[in-house]
Order: sequence, then structure tokens, then C-alpha cells
Amino acid sequence: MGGWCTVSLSSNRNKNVIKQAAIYNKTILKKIKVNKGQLLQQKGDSIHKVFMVKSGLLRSYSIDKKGKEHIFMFAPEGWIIADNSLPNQPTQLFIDAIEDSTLIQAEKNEFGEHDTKKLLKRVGVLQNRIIMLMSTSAIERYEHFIEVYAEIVQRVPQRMIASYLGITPEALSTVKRQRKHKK
Amino acid sequence: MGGWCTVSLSSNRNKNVIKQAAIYNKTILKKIKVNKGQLLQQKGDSIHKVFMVKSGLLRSYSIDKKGKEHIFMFAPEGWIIADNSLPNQPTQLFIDAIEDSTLIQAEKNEFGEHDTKKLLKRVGVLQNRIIMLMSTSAIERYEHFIEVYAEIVQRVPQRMIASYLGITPEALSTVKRQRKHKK
DNA sequence: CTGTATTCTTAATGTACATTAATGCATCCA
DNA sequence: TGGATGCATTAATGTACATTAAGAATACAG
Repeated sequence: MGGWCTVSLSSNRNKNVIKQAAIYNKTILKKIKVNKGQLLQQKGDSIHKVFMVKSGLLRSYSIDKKGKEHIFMFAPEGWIIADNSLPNQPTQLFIDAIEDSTLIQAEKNEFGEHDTKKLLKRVGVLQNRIIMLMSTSAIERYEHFIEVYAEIVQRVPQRMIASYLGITPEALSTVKRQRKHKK
Repeated sequence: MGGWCTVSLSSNRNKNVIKQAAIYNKTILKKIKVNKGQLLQQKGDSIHKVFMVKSGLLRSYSIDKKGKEHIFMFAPEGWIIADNSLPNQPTQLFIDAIEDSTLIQAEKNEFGEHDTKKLLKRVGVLQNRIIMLMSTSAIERYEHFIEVYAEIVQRVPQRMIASYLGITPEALSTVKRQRKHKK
């Protein structure tokens, strides 16, 4: 089964604060603290990092050829976030911190032995997202989002919610106004 | 490691032709033949079936509240197709055969021990799909599709390609016309 | 083969959402 | 403290794609 083996390290090139490093089943894990706005991974990085959020809030997003951001997912406490591009491809996503956060970072997706269960859940979430994007309107996606991710709604700026929903902040404003008038 | 144990069965309620059944790592596998157009799974089914395509072509799709189909994925030879909704939810997808096909059916996602690798690939494919849906135009999605799924393009009607891309057949026609004129 | 149904295409019109632009608000920090 | 900066909202206009409708091509059953 393997176990934990703490190791002390002094620095890394990302200027993150390393509190502790450990080896667990051949995977190097680092506990790091990041500030709001700090970038953790860039599109094109060859190393596929994986972050487990202990506290705070991260997001992953792509940037299209017009320079526009599209949020792929949010990761609050307890979530794992990573760019799961296909192995032969370079990473496509950026990952950064929306709030000051503490994380555990690995270099591969090997957080213990719950992989399969967690991966299945992730596949389910992504399937849902695709179905929503293809078959529902902006207003329906918004209602679904505030219902399922109520906690996150309070913590991120409107423009990021819009970006996650696949619409502009302006369109989100009108969606919200319509909802208010309906009630 | 486990092994194969063939068992003969006589019928099932879906009128599929069962050629062989086997027990592999506690999962019951059935080899079945289906005809073009045959439905294999309906939205709302409580049993989450998994199909491994030996020959032919399957698709999974959702139907929105207006009755419109949205193709979630195609599965040609060698692919595994299933509704991976979250465990607590009922299935959301329909699965049917686009061509006469032979399949191996399981009742859970346990095709041997390569789960993790295959799941990661699936997560990668879905991630890609979401990024495409959010940040590219219909024409770009079409170009990507015919490049990556060249083999499938030849085998499915246009309206299904449109459905996969998230547009109408009419819009796909104009996309194709624009491409022709550009060259 | 022949009629019927289904699919594909083209064109006219409609609509959801994007873009642009202007205004009010909050945050920041020199 | 006050000006700069970024964010949310509103309104006017633009555009990608949907809808509707009709005709042409293809598949399909009797």
C-alpha cells in the first residue's frame, strides 16, 4: 500500500512557498501556498501538474485565438484540478488561483488509489457539461449553475461565471435581469 | 488477473442475439449482434450498460425538451461507449446502432484492468470537446471533426455530423459550401 | 421499376447572444 | 483624498446560427 515520507525542500522556480514535500507511492507531493491571481500552469507546459485544493479556490481555463478566456472548471476545497489533455499533446489549459489557497501538488494524476472512482465522477461531470452546452440556453445553464454550485457563485466575480457558462458578462447581466422580472 | 469463463444463455428482453456470455472479473459480458437503428439504451434506464464495439458503429445522444437530438459521441470499432452519468442520477443518454454491429456488453465499466488509462483518455477527449464547444465557431469545429474523425465522416449522414457539432443540418450545408468556395 | 419517404441543399426570415459604447460603482494606492 | 483602474450594468447595433419553407437528390418499399 505504501505510505507517507516527509522530506524538506528549500525552493522551486515558481516562487511558491513549499511547506512540505512527501513521497507517496512513487509520486512526489508538495504542499504549497499560493496567492490570489497566481498562475500555476500555462498552456503548453510539458509537465502535467495535478493540484488537490486544501483551501481556497482555483480555476482552469483556455484562451482562444481572439484572446478571450473560457473557464473550464472551478476547484474549491476538496477538488482535484488538472489539465487532462491527451498524453501526446501539450497542455491546453491555464490554471490559476481565484483566492489565496493551499494546495497539494503532484506531477501525475496519482492521488492514492481512488483514481477510478474519482475519474468516473469527473467523466460524469464533463458529460453533463457537454449536454448542457449543446442542448440548453444561457438562462437554463445559469439556473443549473447557481443550483449545483451555489457555494461558488458567492465567491467568484460575475465575469467568471459568464465565462464558465460560455456567454459574455453583458449577456449574463440580462439573464439575471430577466429572472428578476419573472419572479 | 482473473480469466474468461464462457457460459451459454438463451435470450434476453432486448431481443438482441446473444452469441456467448462470459464471466470476467465478476462482470458478466455478453456478445451481441444488433441491426442498424436498434436501440440499446434509453434515457432513464437504471442499469448502466457498457458496450465495447467489435464491428460497426454506435452513437450516444440526448434529446432536449424540444425533442431535438444531440449526439454526444460516436463509437466505431474498438471503442467503448456508455452513459457515464453520475452514479446517483438515472442515465441521460440514448445509445443506438448507426450500422449493423457486433458488441460486447457489460453491466458496469469493468473491462479488465486498463480502466484508468482508458478513463484518462476519455477525460481528455471530453475536455477537448468542451473547449471546442466554448471557444470555436461551427466552421472550426467542422474542420477539426473531419480531420480527427475522418473515418467516421464517411459513414454517418450529414445531419448526425451536424448534431455532433451542435448545429443544424442547414447550417452544416452552408459551412460546407463556404469551405468549397474558399478553396 | 415506381411511388413514397427521407435527406440534403438553398434561400428568406427570425432570434439568441456578441460587440461596442457609455455610465455608475467599487477598489486601490500614491 | 482623489484620480486611475477594473467591474457590473444598460442600451444600440451586429452577427452567427436557428427556424421555416420549398425544391432537388437519394434511399427505400411494394
